[in-house]
Amino acid sequence: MTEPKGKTEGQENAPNFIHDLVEADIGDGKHGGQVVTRFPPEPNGYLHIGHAKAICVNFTTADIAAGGRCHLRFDDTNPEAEETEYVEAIREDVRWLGFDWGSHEYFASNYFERLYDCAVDLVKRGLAYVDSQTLEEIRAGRGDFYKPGVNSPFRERSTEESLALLAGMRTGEFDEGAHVLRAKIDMASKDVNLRDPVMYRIRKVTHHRTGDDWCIYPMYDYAHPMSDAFEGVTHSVCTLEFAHHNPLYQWFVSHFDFDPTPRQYEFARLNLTYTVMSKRLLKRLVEEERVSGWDDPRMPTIAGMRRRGYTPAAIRRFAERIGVSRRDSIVDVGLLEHALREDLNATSPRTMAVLRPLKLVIENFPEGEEIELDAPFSPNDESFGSRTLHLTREVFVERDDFMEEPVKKWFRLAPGKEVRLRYAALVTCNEVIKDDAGNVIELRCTWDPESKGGNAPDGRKVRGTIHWVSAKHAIDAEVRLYDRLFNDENPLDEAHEGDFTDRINPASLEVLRAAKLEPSLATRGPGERVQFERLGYFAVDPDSSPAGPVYNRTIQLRDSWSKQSKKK
RNA sequence: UCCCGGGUCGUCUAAGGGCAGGACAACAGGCUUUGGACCUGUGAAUGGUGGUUCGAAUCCACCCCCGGGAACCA
Repeated sequence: MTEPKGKTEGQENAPNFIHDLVEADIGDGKHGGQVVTRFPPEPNGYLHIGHAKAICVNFTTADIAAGGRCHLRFDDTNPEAEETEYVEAIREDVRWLGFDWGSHEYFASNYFERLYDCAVDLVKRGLAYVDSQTLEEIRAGRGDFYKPGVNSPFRERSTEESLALLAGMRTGEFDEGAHVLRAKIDMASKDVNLRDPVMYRIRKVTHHRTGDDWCIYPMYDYAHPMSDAFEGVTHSVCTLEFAHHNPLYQWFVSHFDFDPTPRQYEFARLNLTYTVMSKRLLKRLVEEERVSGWDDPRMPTIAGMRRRGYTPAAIRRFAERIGVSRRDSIVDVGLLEHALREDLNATSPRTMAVLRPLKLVIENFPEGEEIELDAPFSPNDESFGSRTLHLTREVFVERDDFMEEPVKKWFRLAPGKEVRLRYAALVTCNEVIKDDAGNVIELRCTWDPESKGGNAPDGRKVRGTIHWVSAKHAIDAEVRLYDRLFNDENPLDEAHEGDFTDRINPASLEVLRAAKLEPSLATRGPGERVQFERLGYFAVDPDSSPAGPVYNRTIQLRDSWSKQSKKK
């Protein structure tokens, strides 16, 4: 996973100030050259592309140092939100992205005992106390941005009393809200986080791992830095919204003799155009059934992207290219799509499928005859192999590839026009058959038998090449056409009226149930990715079976024709 | 009104006193049995005002704009 450090030549990889800083630390011999990072999700939901960036940053940072490692730690300190289901999904997603945390899987909940001991220690040293004010009183006492806070009347309570109360909190003597443990720092600090932050609260809730062993739970601000320190983390890398917690983070770890003492660094979280990334909003989409679930292929979740047909390599490549900095940004989703196409182009077998079939009859092609054609799975890589296609008298072509009254520069099918059936032959359209309503239902053509394979013996140029499938050999399939979930670059822009769901793209999913596939597509299993020539990249959906193949469109090919025709 | 971050092509990012570079996107052309891929080319930026300097995106001052911050969430 280690990437070359040079970033001047070609600038293939965008800069990463975290990498730079870690390299400097290694150069200075800090921590004996050791680098330990961690990815610390709370198991309260599914991971999304923003997490993917954080995962990449943490794992690639650890890879800079020889022997460096990245831990997977579940920050499960709030039993109300967390579930084992999410733990498993997170493991699967990180692994799928291509990262390996080895034996270094941890849970903050594993540290509850040690965390408690450290808290007791802090109380004994006069650095923490039990506060018995109500939640409202604590809130009021904290002051605000402009007013300093005031000390709690319990702030100077004796160490013995705090210790006794804390022990009682732990054994369940008190109701929720009766007491909290607070760090004794500075109620007048300009940094509101330093105004005696709460370390423990009473919650009589069953934890997904520790069950009912505990009824007090540590707050993130206490548990997180301590957990990092317990694990020997050197560089605790997180997103910018935690920057305000950095002084507090340092306060906690500096009161113990940790070696190494971890330090926190922040980078800007990922934002993408046409995408919402907040867990809360994603949850709404699922609950309101705007999408089929967390793994709906339109979701920016790792699970959704996987189902959609994204490759781990594309996501990692994307993460490298956007760089790591401290400035707020909204990355063009086109950059993600570019990374996707780049990988898919290199790795996907080419196949043919007709999404909206139109029958084409080759009148001068003998009934019942079949011509075998060898068609490579890749235009430039022989290792992909090839398959046999059968040209028959009746084939299906794409409705969109026929225009009764062609516009300027139309190279595809039209009355009197000659096109190439890819890999097969040249055909000329002679007649258009319509139903009573005037809809085109069939094309009558003739072919040039001399053009078998696709080239005319006289060397005449035929610009148009279209895909097709043999009517006799075609497999029926369902194809789900996915597009961007939102039709607005920034669905959350405050300038908008109404709800972000108003900006959902009504055409984000179109299901085609009468698609026709070439036979090689019938037996591919869930997760397999192919290109349908001229259409895009598609992946087999988990709903698929040999009896009823289902393909998801991952992404369309770049389409310079539609761009050009739109301009006119 | 307070504290902390941050402002470079449309977007993401280099350069950190000495030619503002790259990638995506856009545009133009070439090539092509995918209107794909590939190749070539073009246009496109230092938030503002002063100052220091031979020279400022870079240093200084002031201003403006954007993001985050006052859970017993993470």
